[in-house]
Amino acid sequence: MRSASDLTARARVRDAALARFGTDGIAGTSVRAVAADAGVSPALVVHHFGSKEGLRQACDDYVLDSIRSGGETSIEALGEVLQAATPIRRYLARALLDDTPAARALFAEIVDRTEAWLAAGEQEGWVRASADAKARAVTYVSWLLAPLVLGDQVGRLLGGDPAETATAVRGARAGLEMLTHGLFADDRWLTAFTDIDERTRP
Amino acid sequence: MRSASDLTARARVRDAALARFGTDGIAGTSVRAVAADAGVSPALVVHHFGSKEGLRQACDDYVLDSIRSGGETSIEALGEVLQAATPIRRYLARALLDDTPAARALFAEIVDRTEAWLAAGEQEGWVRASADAKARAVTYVSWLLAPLVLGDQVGRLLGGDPAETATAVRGARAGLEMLTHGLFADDRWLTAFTDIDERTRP
DNA sequence: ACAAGCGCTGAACATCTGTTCAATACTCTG
DNA sequence: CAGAGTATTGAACAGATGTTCAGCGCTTGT
Repeated sequence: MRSASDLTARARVRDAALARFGTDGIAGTSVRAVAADAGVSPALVVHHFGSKEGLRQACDDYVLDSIRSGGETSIEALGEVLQAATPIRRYLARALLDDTPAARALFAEIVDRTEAWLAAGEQEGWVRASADAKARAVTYVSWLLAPLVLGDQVGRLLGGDPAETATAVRGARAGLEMLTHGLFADDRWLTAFTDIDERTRP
Repeated sequence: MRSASDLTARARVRDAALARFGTDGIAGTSVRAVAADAGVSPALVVHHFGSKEGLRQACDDYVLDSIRSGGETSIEALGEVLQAATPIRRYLARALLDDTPAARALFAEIVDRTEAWLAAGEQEGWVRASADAKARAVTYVSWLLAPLVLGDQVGRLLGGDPAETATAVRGARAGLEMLTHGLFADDRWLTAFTDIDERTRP
């Protein structure tokens, strides 16, 4: 872990903004608060990032880079990376809700990667066939992101800091259990919904 | 559907606040904007709700009532109810992120109901056994809520308004497919995570 | 009919917001 | 060492924000 005082003022401001934006939301965070957290004047924030909007974009870019630089990590590992980097996770959740361009791009990108990953697994035989591959990929990604977005709620009920590895793993394991053996032992819900689906989407 | 002009000013303000809070976030919404949407003066908002915080609490209460009054609906139906009531859904997502007391209570309540529901299903034989019932319930609920919270993103990629029934059903069906037949055809991921879990939680 | 009370408003308030600007300290390059 | 350029600041401004308050019109119980 790098110590805060080692960073340039610019980086300190960006980190402070990331944390504040994630905790209080973007609209709920004032430039002055970010500046105070970083130990600089409000004017410096504007000097470096042009405006509050510019600061938000810098956060977007930083988060995108942080996640993309994970690069070759598997989708599952990506979950762990996010879990470890709590401020980034919080910020990402806000950005996803605020429908930031970066968040939009990121979500689409993850879905694409996932769809390809699942398709490969399907050919290799360790992923089951699906009636609607796209919908499955989207749903799977939203499930993957859910504990991150709802981290506070999930963590509280699982009795631990959601950033703590143990808690995260516990949730992930429960999820994998459902994804491997299934949750429901028979088709009652699935057939019901398949009927509805075919009726509303002919 | 009730028409807006039939409602009392108080109700109109509450509805406007619900919509605005959900779309722009609570911090990002001004009392003046809510008042304008409701066609009243800012002073009236304060007159009825005391303060902006009071208005937010009124929204919390309203959402809680709306969902609870669903009462005997199954958990799955609850998803549809939420999907139909878009403003409430959006507001709920924000509240969940902002960690509102009401949202906190609601999440815990849904998890409790779900855990009981799954336990019953387990005894009746249509739900599989789990190694960690609590974690499974929490994860399942977070999955159920995920498309609601990430509705914008999911909806865009599934090519339709996420509030539209067809889109929602399509996602739900894909989810049920995974929950019934499973996603993974073998144990490779599950055993890997079970190992990690046992190592980090001895 | 009349007072009481409620719904509702416009104008005003102090405060906080994002942003600007001139000026100072600092750090390199020549 | 001189000077250019960058980092940084305090003070200031215009606008937005949450909230207050005296007063208006309207219903309603007596």
